[in-house]
Amino acid sequence: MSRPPRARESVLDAFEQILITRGEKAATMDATARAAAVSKGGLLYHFGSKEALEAGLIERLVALVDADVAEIIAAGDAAIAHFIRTSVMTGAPLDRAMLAVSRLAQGGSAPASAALHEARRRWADAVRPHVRDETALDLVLLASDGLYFNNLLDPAASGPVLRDAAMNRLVSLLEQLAAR
Amino acid sequence: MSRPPRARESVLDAFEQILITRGEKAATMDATARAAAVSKGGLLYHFGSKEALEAGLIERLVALVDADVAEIIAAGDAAIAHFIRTSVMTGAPLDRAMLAVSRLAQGGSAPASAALHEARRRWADAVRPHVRDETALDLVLLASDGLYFNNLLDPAASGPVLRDAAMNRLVSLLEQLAAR
DNA sequence: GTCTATAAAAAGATAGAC
DNA sequence: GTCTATCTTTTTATAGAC
Repeated sequence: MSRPPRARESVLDAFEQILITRGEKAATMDATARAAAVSKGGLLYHFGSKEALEAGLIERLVALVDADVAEIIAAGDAAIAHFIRTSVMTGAPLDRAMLAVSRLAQGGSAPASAALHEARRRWADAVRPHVRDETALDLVLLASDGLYFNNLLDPAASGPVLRDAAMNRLVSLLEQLAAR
Repeated sequence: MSRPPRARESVLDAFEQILITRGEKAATMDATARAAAVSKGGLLYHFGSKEALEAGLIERLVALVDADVAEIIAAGDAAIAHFIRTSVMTGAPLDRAMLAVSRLAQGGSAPASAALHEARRRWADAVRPHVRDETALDLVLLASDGLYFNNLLDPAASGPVLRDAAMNRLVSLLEQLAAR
C-alpha cells in the first residue's frame, strides 16, 4: 500500500479545490501550482502533464467510490438511506472528488466520463437488492443524481438544496416506495 | 418583437454547440467564430466581449424557460408528465440552452447560476399545485435535475439515461406518488 | 457589418541549475 | 525533488481597412 508523497497529495487537493470553486478553465497547472505552494516545475515532477494530473484525480475518485459502495452493502436495510445521504455530504472527500471529476468530464475528458459511468453502475448494483423494481431503482438513482446536480451548479451555495428535515422526509418517501 | 439578426443567432448557435459538445474551455471566441463561419471581428461586432456572448445565451435560455413554464401551466393535470418529459428532450432548444448555460455556471459565471436558480424556482411554482406536499415536490424536481445531470455528463451518449418504456413507468410512478 | 492584422496576456510544456 | 527561465501556442481584445 504505497503511501503517496505529501506534496503530490497537496497538488491534487489544490487541483480539486480550484475545479470545484472556479471551474475547469481556471484549473490550470499554473494556478494549481500556486495554490499548492509549489513551483510549476515541482508540480511537473509529480504529474508530467495535465492529463496525468487529471488521471491522478480520477484515481482518487475511484478509491473513494470503492469505499462508499462497500459501506452501502454493509448498511443492509439502510442501504437506500446511506446512498442518498452520501450523495449530498457537502465537503466530504467523495463529494469533492465527484464534483471535480464531473467538471473534467464536462471539459471533454473521456477517462473522467468513463469513471463516472462506472461509479453510477456500481451504485446501481449496490442499491438494486433493496428496491422493488427497476423503476424504483431509476427514481432512487435520479434523486441522487439530482442532489449532485444541485451541488454541481452551485457548490458555493449557502447550504444543500434540502435542509435536514426535508432530507429526512425525502429518504422516508424513497424507502417507502422502494420497499419490496 | 425585434427579430434578431441571422448572423447573431448563428454565433449563438455555434457557441451553444461548442459548450455542449466540447465544454467551457473549448468555447473560445475564436472557435465560436470559426464554427459560425464569421471572422473574429464579425463576432465582436455582435457581441463586444466574451461576457456579452454569455449574456446572449442566458437571455435565450430565459425566453425558452418562459415558454416551457407556460406550457406546464397549460398542461393542467398532465403538468408533472410534461415537466419530467421536457427535462430530457435531448436536442430540443430548451435542453440545449440548459446544458450550455449549466456549463457556463460551472465556469463561475454568476449570471448563469442566477438564471438557472430562477428557472428552477419557476418550475417549482408551476408544479407545486399538482403535488400532495413539499416532499413530493422535492422528489419530482430532483428527478428532473437527475435527468439533466445525466445529460450534462454525457451529451454525446448513445441515448437518454432512460429508454421510452422506462420513462413512461417513471412518469407513472411520480404521478401516483404526487397525487393529492 | 464584416474583414485582416496585431497586441498583450496566459496556457502547457521543456531545459537545466541546485 | 524542487526551482527558475524560456519556448510555443492560444486567448481575449483593439485598430483600422473595406
